Amino acid sequence: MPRALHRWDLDIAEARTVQTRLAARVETHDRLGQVRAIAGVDCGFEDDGRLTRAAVVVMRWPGLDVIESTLARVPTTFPYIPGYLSFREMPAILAAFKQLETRPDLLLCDGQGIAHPRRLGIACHLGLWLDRPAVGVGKSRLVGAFEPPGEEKGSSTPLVVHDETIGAVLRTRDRVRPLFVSPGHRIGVDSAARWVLDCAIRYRLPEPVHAADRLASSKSCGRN
DNA sequence: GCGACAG
DNA sequence: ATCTTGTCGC
Repeated sequence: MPRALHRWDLDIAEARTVQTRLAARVETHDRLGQVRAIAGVDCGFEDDGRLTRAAVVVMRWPGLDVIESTLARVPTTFPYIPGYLSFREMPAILAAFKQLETRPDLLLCDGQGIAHPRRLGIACHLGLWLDRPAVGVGKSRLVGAFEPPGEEKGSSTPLVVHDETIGAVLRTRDRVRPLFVSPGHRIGVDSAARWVLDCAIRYRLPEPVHAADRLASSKSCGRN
């Protein structure tokens, strides 16, 4: 990646420019190898948001048993602004990945992929940075129009923007609010939704993300 | 100018 | 995201 894109102390205008430049590099078609390790990524906060906690939990596929997990606590340097989430959470997430020994074959990130105003949600940003296939798993909508999917687990409807399908609104549990799945990098909409559904066993969120979610939000429980 | 708005 | 108990439903 270009040197200019390796900084995180940017203002909104600069961040916007970075997003537009990086969005051109996002691959929206399947380009995955054999998937043996899936990483779930999520962040939590402490001290009223002044500290960001990023968690990565890697699970084996198939089986979804935990292989490894890391947790990083980093000072927060960017405010939460819809559309600029990656600039707030990526520093901590990258710190968590540096502690990781495993090389995940697929990343499931809490947040959007290309279902973003400039097609660069956090899953795209992370997927590009680590050069890994990545999927955005959002718990709510940022952009796009959709029709509510059926009430049963597995049903989904397309998430559309300007006549183009950018993701899927997927029900991962019967009668529970659907997830907003979109490609992050090196994967298409259908495969992205497929992987999320295949990893959704016990909760609304796919196992790897659920585990990362719990690790990132648990206060003073466990050493790191 | 008025809403919408990932975590 | 986070502050927080009980409570309704499968």
